[in-house]
Amino acid sequence: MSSQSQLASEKVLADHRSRVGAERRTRMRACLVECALLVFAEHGVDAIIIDKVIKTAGVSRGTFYNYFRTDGDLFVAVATEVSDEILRVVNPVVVQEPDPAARVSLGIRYVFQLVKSYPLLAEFLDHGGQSALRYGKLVNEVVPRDLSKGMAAGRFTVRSLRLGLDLLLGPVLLGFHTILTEAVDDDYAEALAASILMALGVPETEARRYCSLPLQTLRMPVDSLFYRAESRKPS
Amino acid sequence: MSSQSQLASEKVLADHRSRVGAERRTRMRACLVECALLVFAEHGVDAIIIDKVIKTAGVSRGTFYNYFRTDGDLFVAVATEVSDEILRVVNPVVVQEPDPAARVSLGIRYVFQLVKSYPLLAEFLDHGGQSALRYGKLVNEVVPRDLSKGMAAGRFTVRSLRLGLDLLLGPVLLGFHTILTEAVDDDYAEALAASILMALGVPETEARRYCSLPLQTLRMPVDSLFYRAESRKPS
Amino acid sequence: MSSQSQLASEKVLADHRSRVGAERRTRMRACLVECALLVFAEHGVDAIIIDKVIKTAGVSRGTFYNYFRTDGDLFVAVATEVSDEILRVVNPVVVQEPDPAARVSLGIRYVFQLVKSYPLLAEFLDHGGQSALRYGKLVNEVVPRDLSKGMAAGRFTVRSLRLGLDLLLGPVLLGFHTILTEAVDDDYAEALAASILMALGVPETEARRYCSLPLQTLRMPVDSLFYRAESRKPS
Amino acid sequence: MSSQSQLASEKVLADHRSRVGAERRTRMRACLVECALLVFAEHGVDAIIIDKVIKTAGVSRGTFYNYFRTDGDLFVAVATEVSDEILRVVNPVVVQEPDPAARVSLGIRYVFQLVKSYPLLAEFLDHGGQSALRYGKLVNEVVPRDLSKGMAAGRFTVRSLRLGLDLLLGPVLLGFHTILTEAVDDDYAEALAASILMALGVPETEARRYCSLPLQTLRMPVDSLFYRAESRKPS
DNA sequence: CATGAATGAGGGTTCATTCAT
DNA sequence: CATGAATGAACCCTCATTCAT
Repeated sequence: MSSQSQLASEKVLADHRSRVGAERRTRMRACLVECALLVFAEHGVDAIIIDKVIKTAGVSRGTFYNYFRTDGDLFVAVATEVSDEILRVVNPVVVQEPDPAARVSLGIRYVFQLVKSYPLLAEFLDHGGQSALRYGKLVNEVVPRDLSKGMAAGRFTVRSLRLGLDLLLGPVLLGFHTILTEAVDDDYAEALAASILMALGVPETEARRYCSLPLQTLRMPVDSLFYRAESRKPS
Repeated sequence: MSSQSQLASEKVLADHRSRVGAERRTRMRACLVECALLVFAEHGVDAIIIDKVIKTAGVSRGTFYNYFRTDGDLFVAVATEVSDEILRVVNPVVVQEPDPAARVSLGIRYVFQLVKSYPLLAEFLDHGGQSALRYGKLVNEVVPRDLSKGMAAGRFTVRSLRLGLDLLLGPVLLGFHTILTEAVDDDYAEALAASILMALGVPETEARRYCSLPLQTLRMPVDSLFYRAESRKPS
Repeated sequence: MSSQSQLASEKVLADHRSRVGAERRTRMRACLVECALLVFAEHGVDAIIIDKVIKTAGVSRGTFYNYFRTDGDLFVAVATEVSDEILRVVNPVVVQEPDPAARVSLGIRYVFQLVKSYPLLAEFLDHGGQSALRYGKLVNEVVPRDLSKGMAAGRFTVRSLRLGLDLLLGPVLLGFHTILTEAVDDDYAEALAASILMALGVPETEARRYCSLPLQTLRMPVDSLFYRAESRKPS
Repeated sequence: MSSQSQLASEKVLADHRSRVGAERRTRMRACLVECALLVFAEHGVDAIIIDKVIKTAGVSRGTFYNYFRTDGDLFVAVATEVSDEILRVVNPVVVQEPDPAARVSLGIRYVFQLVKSYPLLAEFLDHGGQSALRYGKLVNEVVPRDLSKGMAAGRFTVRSLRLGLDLLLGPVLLGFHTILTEAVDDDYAEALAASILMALGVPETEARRYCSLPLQTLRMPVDSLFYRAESRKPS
């Protein structure tokens, strides 16, 4: 082999290595997030408990700290991904609706549908409380944008965005806990969504109409965080 | 001294002693609750941290365990007293109002008034989240009762009590965080209360009317938990 | 009343008082010992746990320390009284036997009879281990005397008193544990006693003969520690 | 370095690392056991007291819990190793003797020889009482087996294994205490062993003959627990 | 990069004993 | 004498984080 082609092949090799490395990094990180979700869903708010995460993932302590600086970072990562996964499924069907009021209604109802269908999601949101939804675009971008649009369009009479968010997220968060811990009617989520629209200023009849529109059945993609995590569960 | 009068005096002594003892016990317990409130307001949900409480109170570890079996017990005690203190001040003015919708509105607005006036209360409620209000009669008796009455009277169109509670408490809890951490208009609480009424089914104009009624300025009694705790703050 | 007779009557009164006082002291002390036995029988070696004793007795901490300087003192008191109670019942029937070998045999067998009949005694001895029998005359006077006599009389070929004690007490202590925790034949105690005699140098046939002599059924007097304690048990 | 040889060297490295790691782990564990033995020998039954152990070992609390789940686990580990060390030295010389009576006799006498030579062992057994010998094969396998054989061979007339164990272990345990705390003749152990044989049913002359056979002088190997622990003593 | 032993601050709880009233 | 609140030393256990290999 000539010296030149040797150099070239080294470059290729290096490229290949770094690409493989990057992939491995990504996979490892994903694995840790999945395991954290699992642990977090099972144990409480104050859990995460790195020990359990790394045991579930089958990696060493040191490895963990190669991917996350602190346990808080891990929590943020999980919460963000959870939020993004929800968005990934819910957003496509919601954005087709031009009316902000309809969007809000559908968004709430679809999220509740998911929570009912995916136990892991339910447990995470219930245990995590407020902070479980604080990260990611869902709460920080999408919902505020829809609220703003609705306010601009005069569909919502609520005066400030902040107030609108509190009126929307407050009941939703408590609602997660409610449907997980108490026996409620099947139409709980529907009624909750309607009431939230009313709080925002939508007339009752209209609010109830929006909220009785039929829903599709959404499914998380099989490569989603929830499936991946589920498949790691103690067989 | 005759044997008889001696016996008598012994009885008196015993009485006096037990009374003084009971008083001291009560004071000590109150002291611990105050310090716990302080600690809890400053540090987070998962705080309480017996160590800090006893250091603040200037008593020994053992003393703490003479009054509370576990740190959880202490938290419940604090949360309950906080709830009761709020009730003690707010209830008298609210109950004069026969209309459940008015009551709910006033209740919310007065609680926000207190939260704005008493920083300690604000911090406690903010840090404590849901659990900060889970104990005591306020959330477990008074609010449910008013909601039920309103539903029975047809003032609220909400279908279930549980839903009503979620619609009311959810925004209120987030609202506490909002007024503590963001600059909001003075009428935030007023608007929040109105929106909650709307969520419950009260027509907007009516809701806004209720919520613009003038409020008295409530003051915690000077012997209240909050004053006592405040006076213990690091000088 | 003349000054003189007044003095006299004061003396009488004082006498009376001090007598009553002494009685009360004795009763209180007895009460504490009973409760300690109860607590000790139920919980382990390292129990006693003054807290439980005073709660059982229904007296205050301070009172306890008026009767015993430390918890160790209390234990010694209990152990001593237990030993004395055993002696009080067993000794009268044993001393009628002039032969030291017979005495030792009967002593062991009667003690086992008591242990089987009085659960409290059994539990105390089992939990207390060695120290439960270290105090009182039984082990410190009576048994050594019988052993010495037997050695002097040539009935026992064992060379030293200490050795004889170890040979006797060792198996007896383990035997208590055995009969309390394992299913053993009814003749366990009998066989144990015979073997101990053999260890001391009594020929096997003779040893077995002694140990198959019929026993009376001993009963603790109704005013005994065990009855008194039993009657304090959580009804 | 070629990729291949790199992989190879990684493997070697990993191997080396895991071997070194395992060795270190073993040493640390041994260190903790040694220190526990020290602490336990000095203080009482209820000692162990993690605090003192880790201070003696010069390691952190956390380290302790990396090796033992609770303090009870540590005690079991110490007791087991002590038992095994005794067995390691005594068994080889005892098993050469086919006669169960001779084995029992030699076993007892050699153990006492060790107890006299190794103060740490003596203190451990004295303080630990029954539980000090409850673990490990010595009491749970070897001694029962020899007793059973002797019973089967008609050398022992004792009726049950349990009884035999009580007759053997009882005096031995008290004997440890005796030789540590009292001035006894040099032949105490010899006489004790003979008496135990007699208790088991061996005729006196025979028993004494066995027990006067000359003994070798056993030595713990220098890498034994006792040497290692001794060398850690407060210089 | 991976590993996992070691760390140690952080928290929790118990219980014998003292002492002012 | 009785009382019982207060004390504080003595223990126990967890878990996030570091670092040598």
